[in-house]
Amino acid sequence: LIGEYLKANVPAVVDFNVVKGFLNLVLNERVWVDLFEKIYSNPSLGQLSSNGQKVMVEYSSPNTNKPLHLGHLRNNFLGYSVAEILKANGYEVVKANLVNDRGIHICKSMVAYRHFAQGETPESAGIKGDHLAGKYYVLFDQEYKKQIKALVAEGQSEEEAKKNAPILLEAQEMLRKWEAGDKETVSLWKMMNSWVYAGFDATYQKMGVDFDKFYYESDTYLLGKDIVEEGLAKGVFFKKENGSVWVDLTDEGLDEKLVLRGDGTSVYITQDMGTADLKYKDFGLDKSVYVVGNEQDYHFDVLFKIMRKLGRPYGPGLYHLSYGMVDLPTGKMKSREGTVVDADDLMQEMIDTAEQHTKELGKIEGFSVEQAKELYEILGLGALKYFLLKVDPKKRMLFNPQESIEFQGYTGPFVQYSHARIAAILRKADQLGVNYQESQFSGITALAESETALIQILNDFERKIKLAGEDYSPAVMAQYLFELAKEYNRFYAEVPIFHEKDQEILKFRVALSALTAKTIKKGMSLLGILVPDRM
RNA sequence: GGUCCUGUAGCUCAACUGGAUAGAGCAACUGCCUUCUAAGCAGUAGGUUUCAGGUUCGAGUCCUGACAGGAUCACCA
Repeated sequence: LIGEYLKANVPAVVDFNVVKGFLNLVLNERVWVDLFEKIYSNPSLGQLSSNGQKVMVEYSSPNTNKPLHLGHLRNNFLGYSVAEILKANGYEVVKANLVNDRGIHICKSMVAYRHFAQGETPESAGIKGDHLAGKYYVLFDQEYKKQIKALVAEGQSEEEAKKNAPILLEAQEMLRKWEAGDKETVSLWKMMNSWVYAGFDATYQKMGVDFDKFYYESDTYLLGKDIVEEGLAKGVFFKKENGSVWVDLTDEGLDEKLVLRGDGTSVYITQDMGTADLKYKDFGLDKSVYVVGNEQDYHFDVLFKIMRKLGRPYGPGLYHLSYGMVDLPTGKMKSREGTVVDADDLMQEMIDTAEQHTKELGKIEGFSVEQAKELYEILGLGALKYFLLKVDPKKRMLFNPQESIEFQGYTGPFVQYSHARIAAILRKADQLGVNYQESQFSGITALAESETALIQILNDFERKIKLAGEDYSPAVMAQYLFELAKEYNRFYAEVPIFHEKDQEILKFRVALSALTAKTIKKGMSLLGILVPDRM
């Protein structure tokens, strides 16, 4: 309403913020109540109308030789949340996962398994399949290092030894066999991958993320060679004497970049070109968002420039959502050095901490065992997701395992708590038969400052959804929800609800609470976070 | 060495894309549970926005340089 008033009455371009303070003085309660009723009666709160565009959000992209870690948590939560935010902005969204299920790193796990496992399975070992594969990946590395040491002792240089270690040669041989379709190798590969997928499924379920479409590199790694031919024909690529094919991006400020090896085999970017075409063929996308860490900025810069040079219709819609790494106080996570924070472990730790907090606060009476368990998951994962999403995705962030993730202040549980409080109020309203849904609030003549402030923030919800969508930033939504919850808590502390004698005002305050709860619930769902009715 | 990203309170992060007195949370300190959930609320203290210049009526934000941290620059993925 304020915006419309300004458009109609203020001729020049005026900064909204400058005018807002002035309006606060001038606007009477009538306007605030009207504004509230307008939002309150909107049945599609938080869902903008369709814009007719289709977008793919690709995230997760795990390697099938080891379990998911903290970095994957940020990636998955980000990707899932961005997908939800784009849906709310009126896009049709396809959530995709490009699984890296082939290559030398998987062969390493397979070789080590063959040497050391003695037929061990996830069932017999009692560990998840992805952790089992990870175990043998680590064993490979230990054995590899041992062999290098031995070779160096025999007089080889370190560099030679790294190339000649028998177990590495074995892994390379296994990759050749896999590519040739060797039966025994392929069947071992299938068996181990099936274990890993079972493990991933469990982790994804715990994380609360899902996918509409899986792509597997074992299916796509040969794609893209036809595009190389096309690029040569179009003069976008050129061939060197040894037969290797390159693209010249010096006019775009980049270098020359290889797109096909001299022996005619693919490199990383060859298959990414092919996969880009495949996605478009499958879905006819207007936009494609790649949620990938910023270490691959250069790669995607090159990829997108190539596809645009080739005149792909989807070229302008390609976007790399480049997020920063999660660092530990000791530096970067390295799987081989055992400094990785495991996704399953961390989630369980958060759930346990939630349980501990809840019990300390004595807030567990009246819960069944199942309900309590569900609550701990909602709170633990809510804290974790909020922690990872409240920071600007582009920035790298610090995670200190020594300091536990907070449950107080600017956190997920803070927002969840506000929702639970309101849910209690709504239960009481129902109990007392307060009919707040159908009320017209025309009788309201006085509003507390915290009430007008709350209405202002509620009015901002859709604007924030748009902003979060334009910036691909769940952090915008996380911040908004914190401010909303904070403002509600102030209202809650300062203004009585059921002790109010005027029935119209009482109903209005319940309705204001109900709208706040609805907004929190919807907003948190855009972050992939659930909200409890009691906590 | 080239390119890119980052540098804001003791710590972790904001600042609506160039606007008015740079805001939150944590940590510290002071109040508030005999009224709807204290995982909360109100308050105190904490800043030369890494440094030096420049553009502008106005700069944390834009430009140049320095310093510090990170990423990347494979016929790896």
